[in-house]
Amino acid sequence: MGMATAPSSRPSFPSGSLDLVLLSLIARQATHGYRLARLVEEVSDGRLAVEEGSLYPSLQRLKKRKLVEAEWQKQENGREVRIYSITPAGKVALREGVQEWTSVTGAIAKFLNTKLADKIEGSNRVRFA
Amino acid sequence: MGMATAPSSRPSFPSGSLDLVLLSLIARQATHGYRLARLVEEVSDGRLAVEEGSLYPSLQRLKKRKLVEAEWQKQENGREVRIYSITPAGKVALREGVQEWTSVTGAIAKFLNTKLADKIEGSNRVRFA
DNA sequence: TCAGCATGCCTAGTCTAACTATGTATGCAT
DNA sequence: ATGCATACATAGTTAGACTAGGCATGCTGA
Repeated sequence: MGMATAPSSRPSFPSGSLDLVLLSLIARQATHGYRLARLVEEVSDGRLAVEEGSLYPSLQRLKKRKLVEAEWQKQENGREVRIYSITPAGKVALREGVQEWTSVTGAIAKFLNTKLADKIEGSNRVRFA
Repeated sequence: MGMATAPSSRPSFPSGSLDLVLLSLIARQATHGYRLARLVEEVSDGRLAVEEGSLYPSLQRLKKRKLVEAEWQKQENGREVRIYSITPAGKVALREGVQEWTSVTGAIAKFLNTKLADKIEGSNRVRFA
């Protein structure tokens, strides 16, 4: 992310958020990896993209933690795909994960919000609105 | 961060956000590293904490990128501390960094928000409100 | 007095997550 | 049949947040 580092094309996921995003998509609908990648781009209006080298390892982590189950299924086109579905433990983890993510990013936003009281006067105490 | 991983005491910074948070604090008031660490805890009401092993490397990165300047100064207590202040380039990077961070976390929030339309019906198209 | 603690800075090494690059295979359209 | 989108996977790189130390100083209380 490194702040105006951006020589790379598109912004990436802050560390830790990818598992959560994928889990949330799977929670809405069981689906396969490749489609998850395209959903990420669609839903984010192209603001986010998952590389396959991030996608599949992430799905493996979720599976290893038993937050999702994977099952080979034959599609209508006759193609074999790996369908991921959320487990009960996954639903719990998702709820908790969203909670924590929201809390942390909320706290961070507090630092970054310059909306008001940007200027601080002579006091040696930094003030926040 | 890894979602309910949390055996460690307190939540940490999503990768990439620390530089931005520190830069935003320095932008409000030039100050030294140790105090930045305590400000982080104060301002976040204890929800965030920076370890010193993250803090000083982060400040070095900011310095290397010329987003901050460092200067040894003697405090009233007679103690020598390293005061960091933001540069013009730092202000630009801060603005852009906040912009990007907001965009990315906003996009992610779109995935995590289950506020409404959590249930998706039979369609093979995932819907988002 | 001097022991301990908070202050203050720093680095070496570990861990992990997101990445790049690559390899494989199949269905479909031209 | 040639290429392209689909679909899955792994090996290796990179980078950032961490753990675990080391060092030095000022103040406070027993």
